[in-house]
Amino acid sequence: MRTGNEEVSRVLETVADLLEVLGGEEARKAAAYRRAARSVRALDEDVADLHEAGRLTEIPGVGGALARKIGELIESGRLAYHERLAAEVPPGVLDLLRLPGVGPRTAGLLWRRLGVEDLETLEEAARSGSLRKLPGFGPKKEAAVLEGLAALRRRSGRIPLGEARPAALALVDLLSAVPGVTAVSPAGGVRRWCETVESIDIVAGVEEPEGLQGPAAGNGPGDARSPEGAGRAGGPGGSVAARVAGIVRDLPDVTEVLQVARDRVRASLRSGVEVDVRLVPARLYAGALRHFTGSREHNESLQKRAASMGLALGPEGVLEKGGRSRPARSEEEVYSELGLAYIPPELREGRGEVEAAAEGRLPRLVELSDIRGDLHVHTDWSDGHLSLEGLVEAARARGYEYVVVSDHSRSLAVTGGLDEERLLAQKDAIEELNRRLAEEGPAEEHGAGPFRLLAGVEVDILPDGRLDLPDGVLAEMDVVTASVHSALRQPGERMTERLVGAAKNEHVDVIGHPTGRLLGRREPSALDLEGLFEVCARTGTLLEINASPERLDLKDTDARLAKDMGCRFTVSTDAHHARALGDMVYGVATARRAWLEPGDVANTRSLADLRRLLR
DNA sequence: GCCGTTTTCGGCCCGACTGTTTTCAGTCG
Repeated sequence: MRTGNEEVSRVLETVADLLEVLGGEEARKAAAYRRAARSVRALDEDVADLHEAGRLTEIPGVGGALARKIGELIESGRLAYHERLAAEVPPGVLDLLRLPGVGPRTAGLLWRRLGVEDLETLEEAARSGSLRKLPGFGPKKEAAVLEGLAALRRRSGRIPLGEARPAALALVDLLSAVPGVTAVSPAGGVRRWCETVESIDIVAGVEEPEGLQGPAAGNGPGDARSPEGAGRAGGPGGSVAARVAGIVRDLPDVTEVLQVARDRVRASLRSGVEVDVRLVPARLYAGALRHFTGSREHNESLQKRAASMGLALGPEGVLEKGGRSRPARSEEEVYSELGLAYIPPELREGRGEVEAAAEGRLPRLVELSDIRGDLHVHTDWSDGHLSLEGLVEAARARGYEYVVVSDHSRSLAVTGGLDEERLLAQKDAIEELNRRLAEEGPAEEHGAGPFRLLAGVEVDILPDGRLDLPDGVLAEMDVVTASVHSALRQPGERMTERLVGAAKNEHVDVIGHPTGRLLGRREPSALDLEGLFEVCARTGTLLEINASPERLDLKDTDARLAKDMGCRFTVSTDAHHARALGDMVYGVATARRAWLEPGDVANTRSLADLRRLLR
């Protein structure tokens, strides 16, 4: 497995953190490492390919020294410089950075002055009152630290889908190449596209060697509450598990690969997340996949329904009462035998989907192929890495009909946000590019007309509630998204006023990432969401489902509530480079978890229909 | 450690907010 861009980027970022925690002269270098880390993350090419071609120094912010270090990392998977720095700092000190308001400087100070080595010792220091004796600390910071620790504990043991899913897919790839493995899939939270998961679950079907086949029923299959009962690799007894253990013994390849794969996945993840690979005999695969995918609530609903029909439901499939039964050949079959329409994994949460399936009123969920354009993308006019031309190319490659350029506005200075003048200049550039595209003729993918770049903006909602650009300019734009990027911790009332004020502005089409949360890193702003939804439903202002796996904002349950209140949505990536356009899958999955249909999502529309909606 | 010249060192995306200060450091976006 090659060292990927993400991993290189993460090591460089960690080096930067360590340098700043250690302080002193070397800390100056940190900014250089961070810049390089960002560049590598934004690369569309594989950093390993660049290394092979000797082109690493073409990456902005990478000179000779960093090129050598990145090369070392790619070739050996390790970086001696990183290991040397890490050895100087207790490992728990870097965990302190996960607290809002604690940066590397503060972490270094806590460690050197108070001997704080990890989150636990920090909590002790906060509770004993020794924290506020530190320069720059007072009662408020102490309270913020304790609150941050509490928030961290609430989400401990869970990792964001954006980390879990790639790890799960890598594991699936490894396993599917093993002889004897007939089918393999993620299950559990990853398959349901939960925003965070506490374990990575994989189900793999394994060929049964001669002589081991036997009836599946009557063996006391595990129930939904204790999935371990059904043949978790290397797990405890039970006859299904025992049979699996027998198979595994005959297939040393599998156990070996499993061990390697599991270690690798664990190592690639920050926290000690569980990785459970369930090996099942091939003919039990479909039933097991169903069993290990649904939430406990979903599985319990199914079991209740089975019981009410005089049936039982186990990991193999639907069983006739007291009798044996053949294992399910597909998930569809299980649902059908229970008199239910097929329930897609994203809905298997125990939120009314079983009842809906029974009554034939499951939604026709929006799909990735319904999406005709991305309404929130950044370019190199602000902090994105794509040129306008590059954006067109990347969006066309995804089969889109249109894409909205929505760069930041002036107040977000660090992003090079656009003022009125530059925004209008960008609009001219977009129109010029559209003229050229029109001459080229219709985009082949759809034939409905030439690909169109739309002129938009992500205008900042300022701390006082005003928008960062005058109405006159906003009126000129095709699509205006209004978002909060500063003062995210204002009291709920003020935050709500800011967002409601923006939603009421006639030029604002979309409220971007409404709660401002960052999964695993930043809590959502205090906000009266229902109040906001009410206004959006009335004014027709769209709510964004930000597809970046760091955000997923709105989240599934909030979006479902908003839909029930009459709101409509956009699903957009907020991409800052070409690869991030691919995050759309996360946004669509979140929309599906919110029970959204194509009609609920503005960017499933043709350009003409979209324009009509926005008017 | 990078970069871009002022070619061999000195600056380093920028402004606001926060909690702490009594003039500012650190964090954040």
